[in-house]
Amino acid sequence: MERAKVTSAEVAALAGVSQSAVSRVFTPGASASARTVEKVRKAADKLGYRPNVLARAMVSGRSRIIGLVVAYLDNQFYPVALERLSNALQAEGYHILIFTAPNSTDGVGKVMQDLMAYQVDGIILASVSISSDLTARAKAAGIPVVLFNRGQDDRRLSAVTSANRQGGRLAAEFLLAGGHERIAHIAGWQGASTGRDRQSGFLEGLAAAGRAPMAVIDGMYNRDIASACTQKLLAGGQPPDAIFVGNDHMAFAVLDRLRAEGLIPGQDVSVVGYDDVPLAAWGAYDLTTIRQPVNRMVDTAVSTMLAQIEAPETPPRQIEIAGQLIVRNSARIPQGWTP
Amino acid sequence: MERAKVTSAEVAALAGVSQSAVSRVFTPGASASARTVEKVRKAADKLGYRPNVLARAMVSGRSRIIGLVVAYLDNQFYPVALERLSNALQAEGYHILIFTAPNSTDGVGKVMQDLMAYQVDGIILASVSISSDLTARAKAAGIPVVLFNRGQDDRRLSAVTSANRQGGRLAAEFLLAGGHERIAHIAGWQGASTGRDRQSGFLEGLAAAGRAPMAVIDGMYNRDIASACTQKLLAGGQPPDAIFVGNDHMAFAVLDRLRAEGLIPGQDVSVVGYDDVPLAAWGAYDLTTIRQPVNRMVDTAVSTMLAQIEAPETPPRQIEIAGQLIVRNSARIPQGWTP
DNA sequence: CTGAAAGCGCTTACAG
DNA sequence: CTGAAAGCGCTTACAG
Repeated sequence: MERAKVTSAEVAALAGVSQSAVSRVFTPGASASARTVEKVRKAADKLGYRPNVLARAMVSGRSRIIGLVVAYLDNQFYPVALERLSNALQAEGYHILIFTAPNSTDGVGKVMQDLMAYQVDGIILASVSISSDLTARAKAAGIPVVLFNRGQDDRRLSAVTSANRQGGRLAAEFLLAGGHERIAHIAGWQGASTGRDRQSGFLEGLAAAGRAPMAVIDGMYNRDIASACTQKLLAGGQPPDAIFVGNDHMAFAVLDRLRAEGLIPGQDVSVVGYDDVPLAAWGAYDLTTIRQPVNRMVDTAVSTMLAQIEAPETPPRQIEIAGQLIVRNSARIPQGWTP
Repeated sequence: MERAKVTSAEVAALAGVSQSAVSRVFTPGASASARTVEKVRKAADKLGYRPNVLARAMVSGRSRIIGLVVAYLDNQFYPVALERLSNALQAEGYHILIFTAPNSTDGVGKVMQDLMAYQVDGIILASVSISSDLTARAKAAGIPVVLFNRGQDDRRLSAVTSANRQGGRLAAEFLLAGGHERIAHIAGWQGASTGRDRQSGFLEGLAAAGRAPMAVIDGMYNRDIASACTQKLLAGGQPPDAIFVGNDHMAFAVLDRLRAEGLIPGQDVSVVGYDDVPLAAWGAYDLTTIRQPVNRMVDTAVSTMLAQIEAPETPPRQIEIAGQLIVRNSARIPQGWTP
């Protein structure tokens, strides 16, 4: 027989032990005799008892809840990361309380307040930046914060990104090797470190070969803007023969626009994206792109978070994980190219 | 000055009032004089105080947490729903604790246990079914459960779906009007009500015109399987001239496969999907599909959930929301077609 | 309107 | 190993 909201006291009564004994049986590492454990487990099973996580959190100071702030769920990179994140955290006995945030500083501030009110053990900010004011506040409350896919100068914060600068360079080198003459860049949002780093790496890569881009435009990580940018690039007398796009999400819009204009990607115009979301491998896009190793990024974010929860004095870490060029058919493949 | 984990007692001390007074100021509807409110607010702001949601939950019996179980985050329908769900719930002062679940009954059972341990106020199951055993348990614990995008015979459960049967019919009628002769169906997973209902509606639609499908195969809501099914259909001596696919997620794989075989969708073979995820409108796919009104489905799920939380005796509701055919170019458009 | 006190369901020293 | 008791931070009758 199961009843609503069974408490440890009820289990204790049924098992004929004290309430503390019940608690100990459900507390890993606490001492209880085999006999007690058996009696308690039996009674608990019978009543369908499970310790109240909230009550436990009150006294232990650990809620086993991680707050996740996420902004761009329409970019496939984030659902994929979210799924892995949730699984990894669940495996460690944590769960994710989710907050969808407007990317304004204000919005994030409000959300952080909420997060703290829920006594989360840690906060992961995916594709969201944070003011140093908020950083200080989280620090004061003793709540570790990890930035995911966003870097930050502030060394008090942990951050996990891929090597965006190097990735931008890889893109430049690949397009250069392909013999492209007029290379444009539809950049990721310049308000985000990823957008800036990919762009500067790309420009460095071109500069190293004594070259310059024919155009650089901020695509704001927005499909419509990216599409309009493409349109504009094509409208000029001298259209580009290659476009490096700040992320895959925009690159798909660029490919759609090129085709709508009668151009064949990889033949008339080369396109290289960034992320390697699952969609990039699908036949309709077949996008050459720089892969962000999302699984390793997630695992690193989780272990960084856990380390700081378990040992609060653990210093914050800024970790960069190398990316990789994935060659498909949206961009001309240089003769005899070997990765 | 802000300090870690400020409590109502500290605010009370600073404001020169009792702890209860502080609590009342933060409890909507509780009585406090303007003078008290002012003193308390001032002290609270100074200390950066926010009531501890967990402590509040302990005594009030409301955690303001909704558990969400979700399984297929790679199908764009779900991230889109999740985002809307989170926003809608946030607006009502609730937050989502997320659980990614294997779709096995076992997995869901484990997850439900966890969910209850967190004292969630309600559970939303997205694309996940549930045994009547678990239903009973949630009922006993007084936790409302709402099925999202999955129906169930069990009338003790609330469920929100689109009119899948009718949608299947719409697809049949459209393909029939297009004059297709050999119509195949790569069905949604037959273990799910959506898959079954879409299929039976589709078959009904054909039967109403005295027609039968050339083939019906279970695509399991899986891209690889859908792709293989397509392959198999084409291999026969008489390939289909139209395929109705159980959801968009599989339909994209079908389109990719058709093109890989040199066939032009909408010309050589018509393809109709189900869902109308954002991707369906993108140039590369341009998929004719049955739209599930995800926003209305989410809003309905939320209001159903809230109604049951606020008035536990509210009877469960099974709600079906009408879908709509969205005509694009992946399927031949009948002469003089008007929706 | 306001304060003192009980109690939500637990964990964790503290004695034994 | 085990039980009685304190206490986590709140809300909510209960008096005044």
